[in-house]
Amino acid sequence: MKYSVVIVEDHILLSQALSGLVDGFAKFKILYICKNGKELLTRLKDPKNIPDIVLMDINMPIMNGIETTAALKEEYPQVKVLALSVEEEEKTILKMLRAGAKGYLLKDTEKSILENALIEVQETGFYHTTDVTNLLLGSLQPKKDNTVILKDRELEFIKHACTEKTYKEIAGDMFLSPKTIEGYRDSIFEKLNLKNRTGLVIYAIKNKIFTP
Amino acid sequence: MKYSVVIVEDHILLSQALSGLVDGFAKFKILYICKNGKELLTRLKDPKNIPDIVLMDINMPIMNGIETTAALKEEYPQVKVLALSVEEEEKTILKMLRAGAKGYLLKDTEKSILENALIEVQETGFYHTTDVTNLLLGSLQPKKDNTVILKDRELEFIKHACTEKTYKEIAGDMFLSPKTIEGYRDSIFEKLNLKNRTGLVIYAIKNKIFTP
DNA sequence: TTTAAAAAGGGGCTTTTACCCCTTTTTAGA
DNA sequence: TCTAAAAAGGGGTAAAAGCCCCTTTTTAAA
Repeated sequence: MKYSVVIVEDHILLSQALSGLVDGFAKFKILYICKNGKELLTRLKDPKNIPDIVLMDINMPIMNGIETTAALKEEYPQVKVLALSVEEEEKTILKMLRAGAKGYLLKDTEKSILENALIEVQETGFYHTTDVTNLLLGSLQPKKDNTVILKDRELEFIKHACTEKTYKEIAGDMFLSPKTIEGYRDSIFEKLNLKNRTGLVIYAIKNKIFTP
Repeated sequence: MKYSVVIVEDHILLSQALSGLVDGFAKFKILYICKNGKELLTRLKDPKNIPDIVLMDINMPIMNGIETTAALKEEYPQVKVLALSVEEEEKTILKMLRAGAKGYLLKDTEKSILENALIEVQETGFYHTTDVTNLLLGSLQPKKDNTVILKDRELEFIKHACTEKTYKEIAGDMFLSPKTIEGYRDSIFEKLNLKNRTGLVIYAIKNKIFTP
């Protein structure tokens, strides 16, 4: 009996190609393919559709890999998630692992490593490359706490600040007094150690609050 | 006799998966796989390594798809290039086609479309989805000329403007008078139709003058 | 129900930006 | 070599941004 695998990946060509790859592995077979997290959750409502492993991409429209993995952990904890992404950013990887992924593979790996990862995840419950292991160890270190919490209203303001609008105009758009907006700005500058609006725009883009 | 295909793609997993896919097609076989354009050019020096078609990714380190396609067109014009990318931006697609690609496929397509594209490219010399065809037609239209030419010194200034520095500080760094810097700013705002520095920062990032 | 703190709004001030219009110097083309 | 451009520099001004310190209102928690 082969273990069943579901692929969740928005690029159809890649998912179909991967599907062929996995079907070629001795111990695994593809159950079906989804284009995003929402589709997966819908499919899983039928118990016949619950696989052993989900091969999950992170960057997807509609419902991304992190949200989907978290939802999966809630409702179907027995399903093992193996993350598969081009994303090498530490934060993203940690988010995915915290959401409950059992392993993290970069798309830039050999197929034999994929097969190995699937076997490990199925049989021992987890798989990590040395890269990711080192990252995990690093994340346990003292670590300067730069997890600044920005409130919803502040995030909304930041998006407006990434346009050519003046603060007065932003105030109008957000139905707030210009002075309130200036208050947001000042406290954000303080929290994030910024000097001016240019710095804020760069911060917003780096942290994906705003996408140009 | 099957037609030979070479895959040039930096993500090994995708290239291996694609390889399996193409080998499954009746009329095609994979000759070998390369991780970037440079590797391909090295390999091609041996005449046995010259394929009928190259499946080329655009975003690659070391030597990207556009450069590689241009080089290929120079030295091996008989080799047909089929571009394969996630990039949907009009400019990029046009650049690739101008470099000599015979077709452009988004990674978000069915494998049957890939097979079809390979057949078309091999037998008729080109293949384009309706999307790309429309784009081509659009690019022939009157077209508002937005190819603004920015001088080297201006580009340098823009990079500085994407920091928290004041114009006075930028002037210091560029060994120019603050008034000259303001002159740069004013003429750039004029040319690019911008209202303020925030707009300039967004423009710079969108156009890859500055990468955050 | 009291209380503390967060959110919203404001006054007054300095610096920086942005936008005029103008001169001198440098560069390159006819 | 002349000449017409860019490039570089400048003065003045109004608006916007940034930075204090302060009050009122709302929210949540004890």
